[in-house]
Amino acid sequence: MSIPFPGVAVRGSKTGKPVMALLDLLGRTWSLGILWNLNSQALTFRELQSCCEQISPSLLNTRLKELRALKLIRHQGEGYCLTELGIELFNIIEPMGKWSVSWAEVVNQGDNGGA
Amino acid sequence: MSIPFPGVAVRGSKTGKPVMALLDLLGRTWSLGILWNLNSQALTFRELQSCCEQISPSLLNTRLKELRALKLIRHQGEGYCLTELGIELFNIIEPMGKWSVSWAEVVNQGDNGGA
DNA sequence: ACATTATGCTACATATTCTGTAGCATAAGA
DNA sequence: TCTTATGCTACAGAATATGTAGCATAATGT
Repeated sequence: MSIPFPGVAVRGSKTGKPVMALLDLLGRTWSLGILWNLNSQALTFRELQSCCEQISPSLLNTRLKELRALKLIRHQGEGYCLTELGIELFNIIEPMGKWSVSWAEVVNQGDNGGA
Repeated sequence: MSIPFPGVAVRGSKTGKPVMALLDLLGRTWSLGILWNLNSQALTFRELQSCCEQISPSLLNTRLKELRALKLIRHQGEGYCLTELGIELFNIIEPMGKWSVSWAEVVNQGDNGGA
């Protein structure tokens, strides 16, 4: 699949609206997980592999290429880390951490969803 | 794939941490797009199909089942709409709309990514 | 009553994407 | 030189998504 550059047609939208490129990117397996794990710490390729259980090296590399092309992460001496843009995006999704806890309470209240 | 209930092991995490269930859910094709399109308006099944170009009815139905089980959307007379939890989650991701515009500028600055 | 239209949804073959494992090339340390 | 680590490629098999057809139900019209 091609990299969802903002400004071009992506899965779900032919308009080129930037937010659609972003939703396409974040909707790909592991994109969000990689951003989440790179918060506040640089990780090597192999450390990322262990953080994201089950991700295959080929797919990890594909995602890393996409995220690098879209300037959300970069590769330095210590490993992969968020760029300034990546930090901004992380700050947007960061509240999900807290929110998901109250969400879990409601979801597991009505029917016991396995927890 | 099973529904990522918070509290149980999901793709990427065996800990049951709610945020990991959320990242798994949102990382599935079209989840974010459906939530985004349901903002501020109820849509019927077929309207959602046209909003999300290319989504197949079988996959749309799968995603709708997941989102309903996780109490983010519900089905009423007028069609599908966000629940209170769904609105809360939308409010978290809503800033992506504005942010993605400045992101697009930076990305298309360095190299002209097709725009 | 009967056709027409719309809605929510299922079925299923094909196409695309992801996983899992093996392994290579390079660099640093012992 | 031998070991260890890193970033990454290759590729077969498994899982997931697309695209098209079509069904059952309900509302609307005549």
